[in-house]
Amino acid sequence: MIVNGIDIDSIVPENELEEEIIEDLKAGRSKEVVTRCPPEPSGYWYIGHVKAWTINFETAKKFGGKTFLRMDDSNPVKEEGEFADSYMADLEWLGFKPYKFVYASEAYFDEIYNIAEKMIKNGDAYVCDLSAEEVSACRGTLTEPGKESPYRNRTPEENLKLFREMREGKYPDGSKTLRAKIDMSHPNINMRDPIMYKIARQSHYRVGNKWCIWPQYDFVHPMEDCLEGTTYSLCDKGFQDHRIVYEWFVEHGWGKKFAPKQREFSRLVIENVLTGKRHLKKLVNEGVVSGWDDPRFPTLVGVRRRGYTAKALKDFVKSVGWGSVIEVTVPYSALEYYVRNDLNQIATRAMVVLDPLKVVITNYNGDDEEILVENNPNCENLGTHTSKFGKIVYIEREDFSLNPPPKYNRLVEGGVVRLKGAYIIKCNKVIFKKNGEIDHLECEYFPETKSGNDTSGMKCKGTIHFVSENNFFEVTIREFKNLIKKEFINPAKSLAEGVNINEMLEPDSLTERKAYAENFLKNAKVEDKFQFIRKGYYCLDKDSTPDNYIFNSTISLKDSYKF
RNA sequence: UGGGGUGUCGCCAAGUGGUAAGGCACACGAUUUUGAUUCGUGCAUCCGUAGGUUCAAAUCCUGCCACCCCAGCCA
Repeated sequence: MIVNGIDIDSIVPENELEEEIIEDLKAGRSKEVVTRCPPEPSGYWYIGHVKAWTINFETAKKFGGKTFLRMDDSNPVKEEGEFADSYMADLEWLGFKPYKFVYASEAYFDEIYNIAEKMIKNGDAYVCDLSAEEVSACRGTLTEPGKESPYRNRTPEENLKLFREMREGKYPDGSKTLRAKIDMSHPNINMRDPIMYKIARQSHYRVGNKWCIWPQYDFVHPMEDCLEGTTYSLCDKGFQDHRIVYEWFVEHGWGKKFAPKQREFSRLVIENVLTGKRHLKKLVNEGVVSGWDDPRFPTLVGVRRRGYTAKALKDFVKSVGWGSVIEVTVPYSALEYYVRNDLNQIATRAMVVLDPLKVVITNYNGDDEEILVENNPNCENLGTHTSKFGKIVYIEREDFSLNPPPKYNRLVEGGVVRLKGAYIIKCNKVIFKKNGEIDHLECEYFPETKSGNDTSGMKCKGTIHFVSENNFFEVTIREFKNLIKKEFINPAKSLAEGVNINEMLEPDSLTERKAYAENFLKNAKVEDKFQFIRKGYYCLDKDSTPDNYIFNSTISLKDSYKF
């Protein structure tokens, strides 16, 4: 069976939803797969959003369907245009292309208002004069049924008149609501006559003062889905209890044979990561971080600046799967695996010495010579770049030891080591400063050991990276630790338990240092990704200037050597 | 004491009556001019628990236990 060019029979379902979609398609219950990405434009996206968007976009794509990007902007007090604008860029970065971009407030509110009138006429909705407190008091509790509103049995005519007057602005904010007439004693609290419209005079970022009544989520969301032709409304399991309401509104508000289905996936939580607009905003305002795109933040703009890739994020969320519980918590290392995995494929290798130790090659004379460094050993067609070797080079201080621990296969007194891409050298003498520190090393090199055509037969255990005195420039390196101390695995929970956020913050989550980078890196552009050989992955930060290249440490390489 | 969910290795997670996939993490080995990558090997006699049905159960039935979510005119 072919749907939109996709052979449905060849699709291997990867979760229950996909099995259901195949059944629906085959049974003709839906003609294609339409999903939607419905952010409320009220804050930055986190890694968790990637899961929601990946599921919505990729499920549709798998079946040849389409996905709408719809601003779920029915609450004028929380929403701002700048967020809506940023989402297009975020989505593009993630590699998702919406079929269409709409603001629900502009595209659907008129029609949704008409649906409300229709429901009133059908006796499915009524205008209620109870105050917010009274509504709450009448809702009952988890174990006790609610009480019916005294306004519940107004006639459709009266309700319609009142509702129109609400829209015209005859009543003050909060004085009336439109409510669905469902069942005040329903065991599911969400079914106890949910609010459909509230009155609030508040300018909206898109529709200004066009409305003084605003539709509420339980009503507006399913109606938007219907109007858009959504076939599967995929949301997180926090909405599981609302499915029954969703279905009620689809039946009573839309009523057609076609019915979108709400299905829910687990929320994704990462250990040790703080989310929550309120908390992060505090850190921004107090200057704990540099902004919403601080590389330590779990926002999309943050991790992007840190050097994480869209592919890594998507592979990660896919590895976690659909989920069966409300919230799935995975260790940070699970994410890091995918970050390293992708970066390993795409990052250009370069040599950078973070903590330089000077080495004089006593038997080398003359000009520097060029050496070749592979851009990526896993991918030969990424080629090589030129670096240099000469009389004076710098190696990593920790790559030399006066008292080497067991199995230390770097440079020691009288020992040999290979300089990556160049020659094997032997340390003959250690020169000390007056204060006892090592000033520099005197080494000899073996001309016949040149990388690529080593004819010496010499063996050495280790290879270390280096830069030549005539081929480096000083750069700034920013290194990050998790913002939250390790012991706070679930920061949100700790916060809820009353732990002060300042107690949870890692004191030195950002450190800056200088490093010697090979000149090749002068070509770097903002966001370019590199692997500094034997150290880790880095990317050029947007704060860089021609005089000061700043590299963010994305993540270190794995290191199985234990001292 | 209501409703909605969930219980399979430290963390995710397949499994839908035929004798416990896979990934992360971890541990060893091999290869390696990155102690990276790659590649091997190991890692649940057992599926919350107690019974029952069956030749056969993580999968079916019954009871029990545990954990999560829900009482915004937020989404």
